[in-house]
Amino acid sequence: MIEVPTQLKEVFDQKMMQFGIGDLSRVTQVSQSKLRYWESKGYIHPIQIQTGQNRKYSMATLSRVRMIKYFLDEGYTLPVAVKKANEQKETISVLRKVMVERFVSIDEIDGKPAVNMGPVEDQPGKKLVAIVDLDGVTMHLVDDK
Amino acid sequence: MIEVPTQLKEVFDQKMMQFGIGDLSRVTQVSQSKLRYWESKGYIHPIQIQTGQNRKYSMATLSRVRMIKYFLDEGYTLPVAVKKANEQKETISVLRKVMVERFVSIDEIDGKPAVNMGPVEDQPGKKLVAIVDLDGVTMHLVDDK
DNA sequence: CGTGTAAGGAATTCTGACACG
DNA sequence: CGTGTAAGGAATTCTGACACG
Repeated sequence: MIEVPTQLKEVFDQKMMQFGIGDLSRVTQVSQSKLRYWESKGYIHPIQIQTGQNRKYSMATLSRVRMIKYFLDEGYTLPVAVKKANEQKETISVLRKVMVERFVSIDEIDGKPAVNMGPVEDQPGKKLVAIVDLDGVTMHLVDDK
Repeated sequence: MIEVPTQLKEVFDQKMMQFGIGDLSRVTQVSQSKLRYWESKGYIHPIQIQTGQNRKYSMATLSRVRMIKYFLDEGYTLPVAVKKANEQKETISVLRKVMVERFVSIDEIDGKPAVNMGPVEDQPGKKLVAIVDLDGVTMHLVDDK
């Protein structure tokens, strides 16, 4: 049984991660001039860094840029694409919370890695595990030893 | 009901994300000269980029650097810290698989956001949902309408 | 409005050498 | 071994202006 260590969860919950405009542009396929223009309109916000001059962005902004681009590609105007991106904000924070709070430990079941996701309501004495094998991931209720 | 779109899953499964040595150093609190030395020893590997000269790193390398630093801080020598980091590699890919494969959609239950995680073995007609509220995340087996 | 480009300066990263222990 | 620093050049990003539609 392996506790899921804090630094591992940070792999997914990259609150402190930051990167420059070149990386953001390359990863999202949105040009630097677009990103600077969107910023001038208040649609995206770089992190403020005291030491340097260059813009730094967070993972939250990365996903925001991805979503704005997605809606732009769907044919929406920039202001509408931004509005639609705003509506998806909560979705991300919900997924993140489930992941960070419920991935308790990694066990081994039948020789396969399994994520212990803890108890399920109205299922006393049981715990939920996600077993990973080559066919994919299956969920099981097992006795909580 | 909101399908969890592919671009949202990419928020967590950042296969294509990349960033420079300054960002990696700032985020992990590992100096640039350490990172370059570790690379010269083959302990970490930048992504090869055709266009530029500057190093770019992946999220996988970020978590690797975090883990090496963690074991270094615990008092291990560099080669041992690297070996211990290697052993944790699988843990990350397991967590990632569970997340990407089992976060099916976002529903609303009792006015609260809930992640639909799909069926559980030996629980026909039911599905697993993770309900998020201010107190945290609880798992429930509910009828699959 | 929304985006691209050329221009010159500023911030960042590069390598190879050298220092220290 | 494992890391830091000074040095000069290379790659990256900055801003404000201008172009186009």
